[in-house]
Amino acid sequence: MKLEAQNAPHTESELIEKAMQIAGLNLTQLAEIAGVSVPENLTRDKGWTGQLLEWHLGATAGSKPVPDFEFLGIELKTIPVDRNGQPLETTYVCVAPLTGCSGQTWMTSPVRIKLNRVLWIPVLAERDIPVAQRLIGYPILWSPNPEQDAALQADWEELMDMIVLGKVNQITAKTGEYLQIRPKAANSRVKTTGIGESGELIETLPRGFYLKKNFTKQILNMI
DNA sequence: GCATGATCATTA
DNA sequence: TAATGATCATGC
Repeated sequence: MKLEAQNAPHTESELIEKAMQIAGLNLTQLAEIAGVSVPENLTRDKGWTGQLLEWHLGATAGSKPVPDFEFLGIELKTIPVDRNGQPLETTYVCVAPLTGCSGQTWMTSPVRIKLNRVLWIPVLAERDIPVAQRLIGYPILWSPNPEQDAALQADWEELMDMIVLGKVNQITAKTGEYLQIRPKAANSRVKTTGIGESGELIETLPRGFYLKKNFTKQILNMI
């Protein structure tokens, strides 16, 4: 999908307004407006919905490591939900640093910065609904409350401790209550540098931070 | 390889 | 059947 950027929103209310305007539309309607075709399935187009929404809302960052709405400091996340508004998938946050992170703190961590302010766009996307018929839901502009921030911090610190102490290969998706670390790579043969059990550098699978469904569920149900 | 956007598909 | 581990596309 090749899309030239639309006009970026100048204010938060302008962004919300745009998001409200596309709520209730299906992906066929959005694709027509954008001038792209709808894929049969998302197997080879896993980021398609997200990129389509970025276009409609005028996100500017592209593949740069900055918020989608840089000027507003807002990150855009589409989230697949079932008919009851419950999340169907975990939510990718950012890459998990595996080296050079011994002095990092939660307050300045990429995870916290990414999640500081997020515009969530639910998409009714049960697997048996054809991509073309999936519906856009109402937007939720969210920032973590103190309890959520503390919960994420606890998981983040547990996970980062393991990375720093050379236990990256002992981390599984079960580690962490709300924040987890899972592979984030083209395939399982991809390697990056990490810290081994004796403090040496090792080759290991690149990982990313993800929000578990039990966390995003809270956000979606807080409306 | 890493950063963007995530969902797929096998396993437990 | 939900969750974990694996995977897909794209740009630089």
